[in-house]
Amino acid sequence: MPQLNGGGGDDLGANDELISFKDEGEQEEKISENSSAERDLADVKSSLVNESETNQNSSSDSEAERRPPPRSESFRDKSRESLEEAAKRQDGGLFKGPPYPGYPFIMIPDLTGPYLPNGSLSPTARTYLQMKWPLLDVQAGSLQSRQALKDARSPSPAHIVSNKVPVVQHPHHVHPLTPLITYSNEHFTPGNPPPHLPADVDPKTGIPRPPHPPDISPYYPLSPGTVGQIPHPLGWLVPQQGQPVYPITTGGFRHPYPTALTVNASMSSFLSSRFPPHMVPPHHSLHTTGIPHPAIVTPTVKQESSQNDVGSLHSSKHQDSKKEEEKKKPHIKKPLNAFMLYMKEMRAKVVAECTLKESAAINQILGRRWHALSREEQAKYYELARKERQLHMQLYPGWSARDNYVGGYGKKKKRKRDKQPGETNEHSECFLNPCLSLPPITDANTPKKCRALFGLDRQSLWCKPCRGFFPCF
DNA sequence: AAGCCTTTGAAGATG
DNA sequence: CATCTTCAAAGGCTT
Repeated sequence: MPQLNGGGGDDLGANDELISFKDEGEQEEKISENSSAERDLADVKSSLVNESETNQNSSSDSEAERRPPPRSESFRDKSRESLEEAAKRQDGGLFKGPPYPGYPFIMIPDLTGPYLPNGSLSPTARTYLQMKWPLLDVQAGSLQSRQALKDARSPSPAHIVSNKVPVVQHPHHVHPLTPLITYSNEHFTPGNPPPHLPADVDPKTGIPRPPHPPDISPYYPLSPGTVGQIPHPLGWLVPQQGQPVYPITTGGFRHPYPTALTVNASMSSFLSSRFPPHMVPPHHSLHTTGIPHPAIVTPTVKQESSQNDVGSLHSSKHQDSKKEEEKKKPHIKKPLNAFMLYMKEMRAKVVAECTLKESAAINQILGRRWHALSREEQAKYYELARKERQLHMQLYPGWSARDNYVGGYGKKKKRKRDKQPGETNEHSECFLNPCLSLPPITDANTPKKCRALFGLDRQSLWCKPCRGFFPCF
Protein backbone atom coordinates (compact mmCIF):
# COMPACT_ATOMS: atom_id res chain seq x y z
CA MET A 1 0.00 0.00 0.00
CA PRO A 2 1.45 3.32 -0.95
CA GLN A 3 0.26 5.09 2.13
CA LEU A 4 2.26 2.72 4.23
CA ASN A 5 5.40 2.97 2.28
CA GLY A 6 7.01 5.21 4.79
CA GLY A 7 6.56 2.77 7.56
CA GLY A 8 8.06 5.27 9.90
CA GLY A 9 4.69 6.87 10.26
CA ASP A 10 5.66 10.45 9.69
CA ASP A 11 6.49 10.34 6.10
CA LEU A 12 4.20 13.19 5.50
CA GLY A 13 5.41 13.64 2.08
CA ALA A 14 4.22 10.25 1.10
CA ASN A 15 3.76 9.50 -2.48
CA ASP A 16 0.06 9.32 -2.30
CA GLU A 17 -0.17 12.78 -0.93
CA LEU A 18 2.14 14.04 -3.56
CA ILE A 19 0.07 12.40 -6.15
CA SER A 20 -3.00 13.89 -4.66
CA PHE A 21 -1.58 17.28 -5.18
CA LYS A 22 -1.98 17.04 -8.82
CA ASP A 23 -2.82 20.62 -9.38
CA GLU A 24 0.04 21.18 -11.71
CA GLY A 25 -0.90 18.19 -13.69
CA GLU A 26 -4.52 18.96 -13.39
CA GLN A 27 -3.91 22.47 -14.36
CA GLU A 28 -3.36 21.78 -17.98
CA GLU A 29 -6.27 19.47 -18.03
CA LYS A 30 -8.54 22.00 -16.49
CA ILE A 31 -7.09 24.73 -18.56
CA SER A 32 -8.04 22.97 -21.69
CA GLU A 33 -11.41 22.18 -20.22
CA ASN A 34 -11.89 25.73 -19.25
CA SER A 35 -10.79 26.99 -22.57
CA SER A 36 -13.27 24.86 -24.34
CA ALA A 37 -15.90 25.70 -21.81
CA GLU A 38 -15.32 29.35 -22.23
CA ARG A 39 -15.42 28.96 -25.93
CA ASP A 40 -18.73 27.22 -25.58
CA LEU A 41 -19.94 29.88 -23.30
CA ALA A 42 -18.76 32.50 -25.68
CA ASP A 43 -20.56 30.76 -28.46
CA VAL A 44 -23.75 30.62 -26.54
CA LYS A 45 -23.52 34.19 -25.55
CA SER A 46 -22.27 35.41 -28.84
CA SER A 47 -25.75 36.36 -29.81
CA LEU A 48 -25.85 38.72 -26.93
CA VAL A 49 -22.68 40.55 -27.60
CA ASN A 50 -21.21 42.68 -30.28
CA GLU A 51 -19.72 40.91 -33.18
CA SER A 52 -16.76 43.20 -33.07
CA GLU A 53 -15.54 41.48 -29.97
CA THR A 54 -15.41 38.12 -31.57
CA ASN A 55 -11.96 38.44 -32.97
CA GLN A 56 -10.61 39.64 -29.74
CA ASN A 57 -12.11 36.73 -27.99
CA SER A 58 -10.89 34.18 -30.45
CA SER A 59 -7.44 35.61 -30.38
CA SER A 60 -7.39 35.14 -26.67
CA ASP A 61 -8.20 31.50 -27.04
CA SER A 62 -4.82 30.52 -28.18
CA GLU A 63 -3.43 32.55 -25.39
CA ALA A 64 -5.76 30.85 -23.01
CA GLU A 65 -4.55 27.47 -24.04
CA ARG A 66 -1.08 28.39 -23.06
CA ARG A 67 -1.94 30.32 -19.99
CA PRO A 68 -5.54 31.24 -19.68
CA PRO A 69 -6.45 34.25 -17.64
CA PRO A 70 -9.24 33.86 -15.13
CA ARG A 71 -11.57 35.63 -17.45
CA SER A 72 -10.89 37.53 -20.53
CA GLU A 73 -11.80 41.14 -20.52
CA SER A 74 -13.87 40.62 -23.56
CA PHE A 75 -15.86 38.02 -21.77
CA ARG A 76 -16.21 40.31 -18.85
CA ASP A 77 -17.43 43.02 -21.08
CA LYS A 78 -19.83 40.71 -22.75
CA SER A 79 -21.46 39.77 -19.55
CA ARG A 80 -21.79 43.29 -18.38
CA GLU A 81 -24.73 44.31 -20.42
CA SER A 82 -26.94 41.46 -19.43
CA LEU A 83 -25.66 41.60 -15.94
CA GLU A 84 -26.36 45.21 -15.53
CA GLU A 85 -29.85 44.65 -16.61
CA ALA A 86 -30.17 41.71 -14.36
CA ALA A 87 -28.78 43.58 -11.45
CA LYS A 88 -31.14 46.42 -11.98
CA ARG A 89 -34.02 44.09 -12.18
CA GLN A 90 -33.00 42.33 -9.09
CA ASP A 91 -32.28 45.00 -6.62
CA GLY A 92 -33.37 48.18 -8.15
CA GLY A 93 -29.98 49.19 -9.30
CA LEU A 94 -28.01 48.48 -6.25
CA PHE A 95 -25.39 46.80 -8.34
CA LYS A 96 -24.96 49.21 -11.10
CA GLY A 97 -21.46 48.35 -11.97
CA PRO A 98 -20.38 45.44 -14.04
CA PRO A 99 -20.07 42.36 -11.94
CA TYR A 100 -17.04 40.29 -11.57
CA PRO A 101 -17.73 37.24 -13.67
CA GLY A 102 -15.85 34.75 -11.69
CA TYR A 103 -16.25 32.96 -8.45
CA PRO A 104 -19.63 33.92 -7.18
CA PHE A 105 -18.67 34.33 -3.59
CA ILE A 106 -15.75 36.60 -4.16
CA MET A 107 -17.46 38.77 -6.62
CA ILE A 108 -18.42 42.04 -5.29
CA PRO A 109 -20.01 43.31 -8.38
CA ASP A 110 -17.50 45.75 -9.52
CA LEU A 111 -16.98 48.16 -7.14
CA THR A 112 -18.10 51.23 -8.81
CA GLY A 113 -21.63 51.10 -7.61
CA PRO A 114 -21.82 49.93 -4.07
CA TYR A 115 -18.75 51.72 -2.96
CA LEU A 116 -18.41 55.15 -1.60
CA PRO A 117 -16.00 57.63 -3.06
CA ASN A 118 -13.51 56.88 -0.39
CA GLY A 119 -13.40 53.32 -1.53
CA SER A 120 -15.41 51.74 1.22
CA LEU A 121 -18.46 49.71 0.67
CA SER A 122 -21.61 51.64 1.06
CA PRO A 123 -23.65 50.70 4.10
CA THR A 124 -26.54 49.77 1.95
CA ALA A 125 -24.57 47.50 -0.23
CA ARG A 126 -22.76 46.02 2.70
CA THR A 127 -25.95 45.31 4.50
CA TYR A 128 -27.42 43.83 1.42
CA LEU A 129 -24.47 41.66 0.78
CA GLN A 130 -24.30 40.50 4.32
CA MET A 131 -27.92 39.71 4.44
CA LYS A 132 -28.06 38.05 1.14
CA TRP A 133 -24.88 36.18 1.26
CA PRO A 134 -22.75 36.27 4.35
CA LEU A 135 -20.06 34.34 2.61
CA LEU A 136 -19.70 37.15 0.22
CA ASP A 137 -18.47 39.30 2.97
CA VAL A 138 -15.89 36.82 4.02
CA GLN A 139 -14.86 36.00 0.58
CA ALA A 140 -14.76 39.59 -0.37
CA GLY A 141 -12.34 39.99 2.41
CA SER A 142 -10.51 37.11 0.95
CA LEU A 143 -10.26 38.75 -2.36
CA GLN A 144 -9.17 41.94 -0.82
CA SER A 145 -6.71 40.21 1.35
CA ARG A 146 -5.29 38.38 -1.57
CA GLN A 147 -5.05 41.56 -3.44
CA ALA A 148 -3.39 43.15 -0.50
CA LEU A 149 -1.06 40.27 -0.15
CA LYS A 150 -0.17 40.38 -3.75
CA ASP A 151 0.35 44.08 -3.59
CA ALA A 152 2.34 43.81 -0.44
CA ARG A 153 4.93 41.90 -2.36
CA SER A 154 4.98 44.43 -5.08
CA PRO A 155 7.29 47.38 -4.76
CA SER A 156 4.49 49.85 -5.02
CA PRO A 157 2.23 50.73 -2.12
CA ALA A 158 -0.71 49.71 -4.16
CA HIS A 159 -2.02 47.53 -1.38
CA ILE A 160 -3.36 50.59 0.26
CA VAL A 161 -5.66 51.59 -2.52
CA SER A 162 -6.21 49.55 -5.58
CA ASN A 163 -7.68 51.10 -8.63
CA LYS A 164 -9.56 47.96 -9.37
CA VAL A 165 -10.51 46.54 -6.04
CA PRO A 166 -10.79 49.08 -3.29
CA VAL A 167 -9.28 47.67 -0.22
CA VAL A 168 -11.98 47.79 2.34
CA GLN A 169 -10.95 46.67 5.71
CA HIS A 170 -14.12 45.36 7.00
CA PRO A 171 -14.63 45.48 10.73
CA HIS A 172 -14.87 41.74 10.68
CA HIS A 173 -12.05 41.42 8.33
CA VAL A 174 -10.25 38.18 8.66
CA HIS A 175 -7.72 36.59 6.57
CA PRO A 176 -9.31 34.63 3.76
CA LEU A 177 -7.92 31.42 5.02
CA THR A 178 -8.33 32.09 8.65
CA PRO A 179 -11.37 29.89 8.96
CA LEU A 180 -9.40 27.12 7.42
CA ILE A 181 -6.46 27.33 9.73
CA THR A 182 -7.43 24.77 12.20
CA TYR A 183 -4.26 23.56 13.68
CA SER A 184 -1.87 26.36 13.37
CA ASN A 185 -2.04 29.94 12.47
CA GLU A 186 1.54 30.22 11.55
CA HIS A 187 0.64 30.37 7.93
CA PHE A 188 -0.94 33.32 6.31
CA THR A 189 0.17 35.81 8.82
CA PRO A 190 -0.99 39.17 7.57
CA GLY A 191 1.91 40.99 6.22
CA ASN A 192 3.78 37.80 5.73
CA PRO A 193 1.94 36.34 2.83
CA PRO A 194 2.75 32.93 1.54
CA PRO A 195 4.51 33.36 -1.73
CA HIS A 196 2.27 30.93 -3.51
CA LEU A 197 -1.03 32.53 -2.71
CA PRO A 198 -2.07 34.48 -5.75
CA ALA A 199 0.23 32.71 -8.10
CA ASP A 200 -2.41 30.91 -10.01
CA VAL A 201 -6.07 31.06 -10.70
CA ASP A 202 -8.38 28.16 -10.77
CA PRO A 203 -9.57 28.07 -14.32
CA LYS A 204 -12.94 26.81 -13.30
CA THR A 205 -13.75 28.89 -10.31
CA GLY A 206 -11.65 31.92 -10.88
CA ILE A 207 -10.25 31.50 -7.43
CA PRO A 208 -6.60 32.24 -7.08
CA ARG A 209 -5.24 28.80 -6.97
CA PRO A 210 -1.81 28.47 -5.55
CA PRO A 211 0.64 26.22 -7.23
CA HIS A 212 1.76 23.33 -5.21
CA PRO A 213 5.40 23.55 -4.53
CA PRO A 214 7.24 20.30 -4.24
CA ASP A 215 8.32 20.92 -0.70
CA ILE A 216 5.42 19.80 1.35
CA SER A 217 6.32 20.32 4.88
CA PRO A 218 6.32 17.09 6.78
CA TYR A 219 5.27 19.09 9.74
CA TYR A 220 2.00 17.92 11.14
CA PRO A 221 0.89 21.08 12.78
CA LEU A 222 -1.04 20.91 15.94
CA SER A 223 -0.81 24.25 17.55
CA PRO A 224 -2.01 23.97 21.12
CA GLY A 225 -3.00 27.55 21.35
CA THR A 226 -5.21 27.65 18.35
CA VAL A 227 -6.79 24.35 17.85
CA GLY A 228 -8.79 23.89 20.93
CA GLN A 229 -11.57 26.19 19.88
CA ILE A 230 -12.00 24.83 16.44
CA PRO A 231 -13.74 21.64 15.53
CA HIS A 232 -11.34 18.94 14.70
CA PRO A 233 -11.59 17.38 11.31
CA LEU A 234 -11.56 14.07 12.98
CA GLY A 235 -15.01 14.42 14.23
CA TRP A 236 -14.95 11.43 16.44
CA LEU A 237 -12.08 12.94 18.29
CA VAL A 238 -13.76 16.16 19.15
CA PRO A 239 -17.49 16.13 18.67
CA GLN A 240 -18.75 19.12 16.86
CA GLN A 241 -21.53 21.18 18.26
CA GLY A 242 -21.87 18.86 21.15
CA GLN A 243 -22.98 16.06 18.98
CA PRO A 244 -21.20 12.84 18.42
CA VAL A 245 -20.26 12.59 14.85
CA TYR A 246 -20.83 8.93 14.64
CA PRO A 247 -23.43 6.94 16.46
CA ILE A 248 -21.31 4.48 18.26
CA THR A 249 -22.36 1.27 19.78
CA THR A 250 -20.62 -0.91 22.22
CA GLY A 251 -22.46 -3.91 23.37
CA GLY A 252 -25.65 -2.48 22.14
CA PHE A 253 -25.41 0.90 23.74
CA ARG A 254 -24.79 4.22 22.18
CA HIS A 255 -21.88 6.16 23.40
CA PRO A 256 -21.11 9.70 22.58
CA TYR A 257 -17.52 10.41 22.01
CA PRO A 258 -15.72 11.77 25.00
CA THR A 259 -16.18 15.46 25.02
CA ALA A 260 -13.26 16.17 27.25
CA LEU A 261 -10.80 15.40 24.53
CA THR A 262 -8.98 18.21 22.97
CA VAL A 263 -7.45 18.52 19.62
CA ASN A 264 -4.03 19.11 20.88
CA ALA A 265 -3.90 15.72 22.45
CA SER A 266 -0.88 13.66 21.78
CA MET A 267 -0.93 10.85 19.33
CA SER A 268 -1.41 8.38 22.10
CA SER A 269 -4.41 10.28 23.23
CA PHE A 270 -5.55 10.36 19.69
CA LEU A 271 -5.27 6.64 19.43
CA SER A 272 -6.91 6.10 22.76
CA SER A 273 -9.90 8.13 21.86
CA ARG A 274 -10.01 7.03 18.30
CA PHE A 275 -9.86 3.32 18.67
CA PRO A 276 -10.93 0.54 20.93
CA PRO A 277 -8.94 0.22 24.09
CA HIS A 278 -7.78 -3.20 23.18
CA MET A 279 -5.94 -1.69 20.30
CA VAL A 280 -4.29 1.07 22.21
CA PRO A 281 -2.94 1.22 25.71
CA PRO A 282 -5.27 3.27 27.82
CA HIS A 283 -4.39 6.80 28.57
CA HIS A 284 -4.47 8.03 32.08
CA SER A 285 -6.49 11.09 31.28
CA LEU A 286 -9.00 9.42 29.09
CA HIS A 287 -11.81 7.27 30.12
CA THR A 288 -11.93 4.00 28.34
CA THR A 289 -15.42 3.51 27.16
CA GLY A 290 -14.61 0.77 24.78
CA ILE A 291 -15.61 2.91 21.89
CA PRO A 292 -14.94 1.13 18.68
CA HIS A 293 -13.78 2.75 15.58
CA PRO A 294 -16.41 5.13 14.30
CA ALA A 295 -16.20 3.52 10.98
CA ILE A 296 -18.06 0.60 12.39
CA VAL A 297 -21.75 1.05 12.02
CA THR A 298 -24.02 -1.61 13.28
CA PRO A 299 -27.40 -1.27 11.70
CA THR A 300 -29.18 -2.87 14.64
CA VAL A 301 -28.15 -0.37 17.22
CA LYS A 302 -31.49 0.85 18.39
CA GLN A 303 -33.01 -2.52 18.34
CA GLU A 304 -30.30 -4.05 20.41
CA SER A 305 -30.36 -1.19 22.82
CA SER A 306 -34.05 -1.41 23.39
CA GLN A 307 -33.89 -5.10 23.73
CA ASN A 308 -31.21 -4.89 26.28
CA ASP A 309 -33.22 -2.40 28.18
CA VAL A 310 -36.31 -4.47 28.19
CA GLY A 311 -34.58 -7.65 29.09
CA SER A 312 -34.20 -11.12 27.75
CA LEU A 313 -37.85 -12.03 27.53
CA HIS A 314 -37.93 -12.45 23.83
CA SER A 315 -38.37 -15.71 22.15
CA SER A 316 -35.42 -17.84 21.30
CA LYS A 317 -36.36 -17.44 17.70
CA HIS A 318 -35.91 -13.75 17.95
CA GLN A 319 -32.67 -14.25 19.77
CA ASP A 320 -31.47 -16.47 17.00
CA SER A 321 -32.15 -13.82 14.47
CA LYS A 322 -30.46 -11.42 16.72
CA LYS A 323 -27.44 -13.64 16.88
CA GLU A 324 -27.44 -13.84 13.18
CA GLU A 325 -27.42 -10.13 13.00
CA GLU A 326 -24.61 -10.01 15.47
CA LYS A 327 -22.71 -12.53 13.46
CA LYS A 328 -23.37 -10.44 10.47
CA LYS A 329 -20.28 -8.62 9.51
CA PRO A 330 -20.48 -5.07 10.75
CA HIS A 331 -20.40 -2.39 8.20
CA ILE A 332 -16.97 -0.89 8.32
CA LYS A 333 -17.04 2.42 6.63
CA LYS A 334 -14.36 3.72 4.42
CA PRO A 335 -11.85 5.97 6.02
CA LEU A 336 -12.48 9.55 5.23
CA ASN A 337 -10.31 11.13 2.63
CA ALA A 338 -8.78 14.53 2.98
CA PHE A 339 -11.67 16.38 1.53
CA MET A 340 -14.16 14.55 3.66
CA LEU A 341 -12.20 15.48 6.73
CA TYR A 342 -12.14 19.03 5.57
CA MET A 343 -15.86 19.01 4.96
CA LYS A 344 -16.52 17.58 8.35
CA GLU A 345 -14.63 20.37 9.94
CA MET A 346 -15.88 23.23 7.87
CA ARG A 347 -19.45 22.33 7.18
CA ALA A 348 -20.87 23.86 10.30
CA LYS A 349 -18.98 27.03 9.67
CA VAL A 350 -20.24 27.37 6.14
CA VAL A 351 -23.74 26.58 7.22
CA ALA A 352 -23.56 29.28 9.81
CA GLU A 353 -22.11 31.77 7.41
CA CYS A 354 -24.45 31.39 4.55
CA THR A 355 -27.56 30.14 6.30
CA LEU A 356 -27.80 27.30 3.87
CA LYS A 357 -28.44 23.81 5.04
CA GLU A 358 -28.67 21.83 1.91
CA SER A 359 -25.60 19.75 1.75
CA ALA A 360 -25.39 19.82 -1.99
CA ALA A 361 -24.96 23.55 -1.96
CA ILE A 362 -22.72 23.47 1.05
CA ASN A 363 -20.54 20.91 -0.59
CA GLN A 364 -20.18 23.08 -3.62
CA ILE A 365 -18.95 25.88 -1.45
CA LEU A 366 -16.66 23.57 0.40
CA GLY A 367 -15.32 22.21 -2.82
CA ARG A 368 -14.41 25.69 -3.96
CA ARG A 369 -12.91 26.52 -0.65
CA TRP A 370 -10.95 23.34 -0.80
CA HIS A 371 -9.40 24.42 -4.02
CA ALA A 372 -8.70 27.81 -2.55
CA LEU A 373 -6.69 26.28 0.23
CA SER A 374 -3.00 26.54 0.06
CA ARG A 375 -1.02 23.44 -0.41
CA GLU A 376 0.11 23.56 3.16
CA GLU A 377 -3.45 23.73 4.34
CA GLN A 378 -4.48 20.87 2.19
CA ALA A 379 -1.43 18.94 3.26
CA LYS A 380 -2.75 18.85 6.77
CA TYR A 381 -5.88 17.16 5.65
CA TYR A 382 -4.06 14.82 3.37
CA GLU A 383 -1.89 13.87 6.24
CA LEU A 384 -4.86 13.34 8.49
CA ALA A 385 -6.44 11.22 5.84
CA ARG A 386 -3.27 9.25 5.43
CA LYS A 387 -3.16 8.55 9.13
CA GLU A 388 -6.78 7.63 8.96
CA ARG A 389 -6.08 5.07 6.32
CA GLN A 390 -3.14 3.72 8.23
CA LEU A 391 -5.12 3.34 11.40
CA HIS A 392 -8.02 1.92 9.51
CA MET A 393 -5.78 -0.68 7.97
CA GLN A 394 -4.31 -1.55 11.31
CA LEU A 395 -7.73 -1.94 12.79
CA TYR A 396 -9.25 -3.87 9.93
CA PRO A 397 -6.46 -5.64 8.14
CA GLY A 398 -8.74 -7.67 5.99
CA TRP A 399 -11.12 -4.91 5.16
CA SER A 400 -11.48 -3.79 1.64
CA ALA A 401 -13.49 -1.04 0.10
CA ARG A 402 -14.99 -3.75 -2.00
CA ASP A 403 -16.79 -4.97 1.10
CA ASN A 404 -18.97 -1.90 1.03
CA TYR A 405 -19.87 -2.22 -2.58
CA VAL A 406 -23.52 -2.98 -2.70
CA GLY A 407 -24.08 -5.79 -5.10
CA GLY A 408 -20.63 -5.48 -6.45
CA TYR A 409 -19.22 -3.28 -9.09
CA GLY A 410 -21.48 -2.52 -11.95
CA LYS A 411 -24.48 -4.12 -10.38
CA LYS A 412 -25.75 -1.25 -8.36
CA LYS A 413 -28.01 1.18 -10.01
CA LYS A 414 -26.19 4.14 -11.28
CA ARG A 415 -26.84 6.92 -8.90
CA LYS A 416 -25.85 9.87 -10.92
CA ARG A 417 -28.05 10.94 -13.70
CA ASP A 418 -26.66 10.76 -17.14
CA LYS A 419 -25.75 14.22 -18.18
CA GLN A 420 -26.91 15.66 -21.39
CA PRO A 421 -24.21 16.33 -23.95
CA GLY A 422 -23.90 19.96 -23.04
CA GLU A 423 -24.94 19.64 -19.47
CA THR A 424 -22.52 20.20 -16.71
CA ASN A 425 -22.61 20.80 -13.03
CA GLU A 426 -19.88 23.35 -13.02
CA HIS A 427 -20.92 26.85 -12.30
CA SER A 428 -18.13 28.18 -14.39
CA GLU A 429 -19.44 26.27 -17.32
CA CYS A 430 -23.01 27.07 -16.71
CA PHE A 431 -24.84 28.64 -19.55
CA LEU A 432 -26.17 31.13 -17.08
CA ASN A 433 -22.79 31.81 -15.67
CA PRO A 434 -23.19 35.56 -15.58
CA CYS A 435 -25.77 35.09 -12.93
CA LEU A 436 -23.01 34.06 -10.61
CA SER A 437 -21.87 37.59 -10.38
CA LEU A 438 -24.98 38.37 -8.46
CA PRO A 439 -25.54 37.49 -4.88
CA PRO A 440 -27.29 34.22 -4.49
CA ILE A 441 -30.80 34.08 -3.30
CA THR A 442 -30.41 31.88 -0.35
CA ASP A 443 -34.04 32.02 0.55
CA ALA A 444 -35.15 31.06 -2.89
CA ASN A 445 -33.67 27.71 -3.37
CA THR A 446 -36.37 26.26 -5.49
CA PRO A 447 -37.50 27.14 -8.96
CA LYS A 448 -40.90 27.97 -7.64
CA LYS A 449 -39.58 30.45 -5.14
CA CYS A 450 -37.25 31.93 -7.67
CA ARG A 451 -40.03 32.44 -10.12
CA ALA A 452 -42.21 33.97 -7.47
CA LEU A 453 -39.50 36.36 -6.46
CA PHE A 454 -38.50 37.46 -9.89
CA GLY A 455 -41.57 36.77 -11.89
CA LEU A 456 -39.61 35.04 -14.54
CA ASP A 457 -40.35 31.99 -16.52
CA ARG A 458 -38.88 28.71 -15.60
CA GLN A 459 -36.36 28.40 -18.37
CA SER A 460 -34.89 31.80 -18.00
CA LEU A 461 -34.47 31.64 -14.29
CA TRP A 462 -33.78 28.23 -13.00
CA CYS A 463 -30.18 27.32 -13.32
CA LYS A 464 -29.72 23.69 -12.70
CA PRO A 465 -26.04 23.74 -11.89
CA CYS A 466 -26.71 26.61 -9.58
CA ARG A 467 -29.55 24.72 -8.05
CA GLY A 468 -31.52 27.86 -7.74
CA PHE A 469 -29.36 29.49 -5.20
CA PHE A 470 -28.39 32.13 -7.63
CA PRO A 471 -30.62 34.42 -9.56
CA CYS A 472 -30.15 33.40 -13.10
CA PHE A 473 -31.29 35.49 -15.95
C1' DA B 1 -39.25 6.06 2.84
C1' DA B 2 -35.78 5.68 -0.37
C1' DG B 3 -32.88 7.81 -3.27
C1' DC B 4 -30.88 12.08 -5.22
C1' DC B 5 -27.93 15.97 -5.08
C1' DT B 6 -23.07 17.78 -4.53
C1' DT B 7 -18.22 17.92 -3.51
C1' DT B 8 -13.09 15.39 -3.59
C1' DG B 9 -10.37 11.50 -2.99
C1' DA B 10 -9.44 6.55 -2.52
C1' DA B 11 -9.97 2.23 -4.23
C1' DG B 12 -12.00 -1.46 -6.80
C1' DA B 13 -13.75 -3.08 -11.33
C1' DT B 14 -13.59 -3.18 -16.17
C1' DG B 15 -12.02 -3.09 -20.97
C1' DC C 1 -2.97 1.47 -17.96
C1' DA C 2 -6.89 4.43 -18.52
C1' DT C 3 -11.41 4.93 -17.46
C1' DC C 4 -15.43 4.24 -14.90
C1' DT C 5 -17.94 3.38 -10.66
C1' DT C 6 -18.78 3.28 -5.83
C1' DC C 7 -18.41 5.05 -1.32
C1' DA C 8 -17.25 8.01 2.35
C1' DA C 9 -20.45 12.89 5.07
C1' DA C 10 -24.48 15.60 5.24
C1' DG C 11 -29.19 17.29 5.10
C1' DG C 12 -32.66 19.27 2.28
C1' DC C 13 -35.07 17.94 -1.73
C1' DT C 14 -37.55 14.89 -4.98
C1' DT C 15 -40.05 10.91 -6.33
